[in-house]
Amino acid sequence: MTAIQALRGTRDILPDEIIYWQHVEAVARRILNRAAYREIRTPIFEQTDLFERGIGEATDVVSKEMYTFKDRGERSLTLRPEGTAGVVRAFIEHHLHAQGSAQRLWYLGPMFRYERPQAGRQRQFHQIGVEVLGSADPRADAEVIAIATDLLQTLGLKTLRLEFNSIGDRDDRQHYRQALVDYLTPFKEDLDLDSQDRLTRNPLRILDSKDQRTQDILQSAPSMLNFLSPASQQRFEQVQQLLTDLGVSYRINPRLVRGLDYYTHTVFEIQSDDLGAQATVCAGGRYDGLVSELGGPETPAVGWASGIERLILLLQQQPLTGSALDIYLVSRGKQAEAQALRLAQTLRQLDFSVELDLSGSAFGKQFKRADRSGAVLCLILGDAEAETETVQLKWLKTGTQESVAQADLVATAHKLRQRITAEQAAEQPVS
RNA sequence: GCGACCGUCGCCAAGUGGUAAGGCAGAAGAUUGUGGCUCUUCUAUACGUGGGUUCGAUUCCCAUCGGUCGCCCCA
Repeated sequence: MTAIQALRGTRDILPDEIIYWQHVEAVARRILNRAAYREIRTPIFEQTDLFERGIGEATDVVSKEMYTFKDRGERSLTLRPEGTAGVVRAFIEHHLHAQGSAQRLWYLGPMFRYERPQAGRQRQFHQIGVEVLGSADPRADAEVIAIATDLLQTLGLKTLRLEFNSIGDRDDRQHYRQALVDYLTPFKEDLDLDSQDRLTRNPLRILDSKDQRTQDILQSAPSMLNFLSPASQQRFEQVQQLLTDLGVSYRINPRLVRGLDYYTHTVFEIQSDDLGAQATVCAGGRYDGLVSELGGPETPAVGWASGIERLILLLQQQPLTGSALDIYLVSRGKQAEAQALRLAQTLRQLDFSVELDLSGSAFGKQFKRADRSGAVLCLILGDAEAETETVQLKWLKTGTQESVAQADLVATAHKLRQRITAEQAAEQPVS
């Protein structure tokens, strides 16, 4: 019988790795909360229609990467491939626009895309994202980007690049698209095959083709930046100015386009050189047309999403110290073992982290495990201690040992706390 | 979806067409209530799975599943 294994492109996150997840989540919560963003949780599956309309039917994500299936009521459902569409749907459905000016929201959760897995890319992956709904102010664009860089910096990630561009409004893009097609059509035979296909389907995406010959041809192609209307141009400059004021460094990349149809004006990506082909760690932009496209009121919006697996891939290049166990409790003998269980529970209620050895094996073996557990203090309960209701405190760092009445230990818990904290600080200078 | 490489114990890893080294981790003991060192012993009827070739395959071939890298695309 062959054991069942996790499906392709999915994986288990085991206890040894979870510390990175908890760290990312804790840092994200802190940063988003202090910027007055509020968490929203939306369903993992939605009507297929939502994504087709929201993301764009011609995009790769929708046309070939969605997990779409029929439920028992013959409804077409899709596991969400990204977070924005669901958030916007909820925003409209619950009339959040009526709650005041801009809604600042964030989310965190699994997304699903049917793709060939490779490093930094899975079929079930996790994103953390923010959306500001209801503000057209360029400061919203700048704020959202600054929060992203703040998050990444606080996580300790270095050598990241912020690429930034404006793709204008719909009219700007329409004009530019035409100009680009006009320019490229004579060269059609010389473009790589994918780009030839994109010439009719999605010409803007030719801009970030990795084919050298295509890139050569693009050298003298018209630039998006020359097709921005005066208003779009002004807005682009304002956001740049604000980013500079905030001390956020960026690089303008006129070739930066995004794969989802809903973007307007500001688009950006934050990339790392340490991730191989999947370099983008955070990406987003403005999407002024999406809310109305999905049946809501005309609502300007801006946001981004970041791939948690990719963040963690980068974080793991620098080790993170684990949360230390306070106490390892060893015991031997019927009465002692029963007391030990109770003592462990009491100490936990006093907020110590306590691991109880359940093996019942020789003390020597139990000490060995105590040592490896990373605990700073070992409590020992044997027949002698059980008889007198005392407990031996053995400080694993120094080997010093003392006997204390169990009742006293509990009564003076704050002193114990102080001493444990001091020991832990001494052995772990880095946090 | 396309191309390439890879798949031997929980982890790392050697190896050969003739029947599976080693290291780490784990368990037991040296040490009947005191750890981090040391020593001893144990831990793969089996080399992702299924077929085929062969007297015989973990080693060759095919398929399949999975991983990695690149393309596509994206977080």
